[in-house]
Amino acid sequence: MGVEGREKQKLLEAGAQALSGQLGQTVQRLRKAYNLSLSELSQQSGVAKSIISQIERNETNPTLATIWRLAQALDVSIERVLQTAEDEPFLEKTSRTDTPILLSDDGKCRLEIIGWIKTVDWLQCYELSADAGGVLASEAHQRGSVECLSVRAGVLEVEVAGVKESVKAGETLRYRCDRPHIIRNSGALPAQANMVCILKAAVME
Amino acid sequence: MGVEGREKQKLLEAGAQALSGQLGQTVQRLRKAYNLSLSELSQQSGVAKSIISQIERNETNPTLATIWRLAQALDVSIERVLQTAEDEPFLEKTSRTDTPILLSDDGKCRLEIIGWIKTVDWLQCYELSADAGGVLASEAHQRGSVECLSVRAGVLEVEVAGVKESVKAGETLRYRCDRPHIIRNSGALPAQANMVCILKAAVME
DNA sequence: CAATTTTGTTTGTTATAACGAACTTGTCGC
DNA sequence: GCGACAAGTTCGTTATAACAAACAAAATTG
Repeated sequence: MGVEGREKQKLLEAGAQALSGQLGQTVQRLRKAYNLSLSELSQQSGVAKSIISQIERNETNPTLATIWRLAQALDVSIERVLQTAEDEPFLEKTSRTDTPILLSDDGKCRLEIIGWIKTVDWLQCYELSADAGGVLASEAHQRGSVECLSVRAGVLEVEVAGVKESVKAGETLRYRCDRPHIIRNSGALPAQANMVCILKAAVME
Repeated sequence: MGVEGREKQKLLEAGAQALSGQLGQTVQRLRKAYNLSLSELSQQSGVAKSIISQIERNETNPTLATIWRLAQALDVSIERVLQTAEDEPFLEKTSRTDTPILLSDDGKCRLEIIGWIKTVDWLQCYELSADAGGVLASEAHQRGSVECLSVRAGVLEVEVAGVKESVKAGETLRYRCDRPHIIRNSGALPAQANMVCILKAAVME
């Protein structure tokens, strides 16, 4: 291994070290958010508290099983426990003019994005308005994603993988949206619905 | 540790085992997709080929650094290399009569529970209708929880920890709901809103 | 304030992850 | 078929992850 190889080795070590540092911070933040002591988290996860302490201080390179156990005990997916962190404001208001709008290709369906930017990677919320004849076709979302459509007015038809279902006002339909899916207003009247897209595979747990 | 504890231990072990099995399959699939031998991937990742072989056969519980190195060499994010396999498609419909309704103490606010029972521990969705003068007072939810209120009609006032904010139609307010909070319709007209309560402390990330 | 309890860190031991070398199996060319 | 080489697996050794217990510091209680 020459100079280049040693350089690469250092990068590999530094990258892994940074990731395990991030993991430690996340574990500690979540633990404190749940108001758990090391002992309590240890009991819930089956990981020794001395190891949790080491992880939080980035003094160890944990195994996959250990990470998984902690993620389970902290009620987050393993992807989430490995992700980066941020803080949030106390009250956050989005005005009408700041609310992003999406239109379907045929211009007959309107989506107001009411979901929170902070959770957009795993939770997306919309208000859907569909004129008669409107069609909203979507590509597959993340693997394992599930969409919830609660109709408030009119009738909407949902088609996923060739399976169709009609949803009337007052009804809610849930379906896998990790493949192409289509929402149609094939009724004579406009339709209104709330749509929540839960993107994470963790939802299947 | 009693029977229950041993049961949990088995689940923890099985869960971690399943995940490392999945990892092994993904590593092998990607390696072959790139037409790499174990030796070549070993050189690129700095992980011994015998270890890569073990991982692919799910015969070891790899450390985070090892997983990270492999993910780097295979040009995928660590989340991707840990992703779970696909499950069966489904459509699940909840009718109007099956949609649970909650009323506020004063009887002037009505909550339809449109959220999915499966995610109720960390994600709750409601349709809120509030008559003029209606008050919906709630106790604190889980630490770190955030509520999103998107008003569709009328005006609602939200009070959290003494801080008040008015939300008009077309606006969305987000606030910490891990302390007592009150939603009031102090206007002259009925109000309508969609309410999403994200219970997980993970939202803090 | 002192005593007790809780919380996080340190320490010594055990189990195992990761390593490199040797071995086995599979493939290819002659 | 044989020899050479590539690819994957096994094996013995080393380093370290994970454990439980002991310890120190911080927090709580009366």
